[in-house]
Amino acid sequence: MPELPEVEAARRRAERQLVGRHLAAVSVAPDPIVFEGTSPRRLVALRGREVVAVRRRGKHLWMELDKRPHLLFHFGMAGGFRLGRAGEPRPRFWKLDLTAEDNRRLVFTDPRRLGRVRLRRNPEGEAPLAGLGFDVLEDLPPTPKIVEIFARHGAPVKAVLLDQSLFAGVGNWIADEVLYQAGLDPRRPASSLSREEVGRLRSRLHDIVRRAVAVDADSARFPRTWLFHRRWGRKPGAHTARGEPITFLTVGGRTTAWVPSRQG
DNA sequence: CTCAGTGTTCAGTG
DNA sequence: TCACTGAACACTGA
Repeated sequence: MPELPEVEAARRRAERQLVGRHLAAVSVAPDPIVFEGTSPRRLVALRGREVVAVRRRGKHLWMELDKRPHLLFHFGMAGGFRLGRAGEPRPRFWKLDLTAEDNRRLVFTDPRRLGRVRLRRNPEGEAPLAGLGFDVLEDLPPTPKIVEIFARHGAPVKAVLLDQSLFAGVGNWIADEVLYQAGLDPRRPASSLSREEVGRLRSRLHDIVRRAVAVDADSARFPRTWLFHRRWGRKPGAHTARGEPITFLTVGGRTTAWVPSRQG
């Protein structure tokens, strides 16, 4: 479940679970893909560190420890944190198992292994965080700046929204939701949008991300009018809550839910 | 058995 | 070199 709101929800849960506590136990599943550029030995050596903060930028999240390096996570398509207590059975697909001194526990799981766990001395100054654009929750720029960005790109506006070096944190469902609510065709070249259209897009993006974060990414609490509830599964005959038919196509290499009657 | 999939990266194209 | 596209990655579940 990892677009910005889901990662932010995970950040908050991790913060409550671990900040201000020392890591009493660290277990590492053997996995040369998910653990990129590090080793079980270096990870196990995090035992004894205090978790000082849990931070996020775009879809990346990291635990700031009392001593470097810090511990960086990316959830890929299916990664996430499971919270629990020491002694409980390990969840399926576990990769990294952290237990605090007071027995609170956080386990990183990733069934598809597209997620990554890395160690970084200066997370924000190095790859992959250094290559990210502005965080769309914390640092969404004003409309003129976005107009300027779009002017440089002839790719479909949806593909540009998904570009993490520009709009860090936007994922497939957020991009579709924004374009649906702003009434814009996802295939339109970004550079073809008028200033007014960009203003609409910006305002919808701001609102959607804030609302999703406000309910801890619990989709059952997303507004009923959101396309989100209707976009999954590519079902023929799908329609919005207002009865508008949904069409599915591929834009920017991703499944795209599009409502022609509103996004012509 | 086949295929799609809330993400990222890299090779290939023009 | 740049902008862009599409396949690959790895695995589950429908």
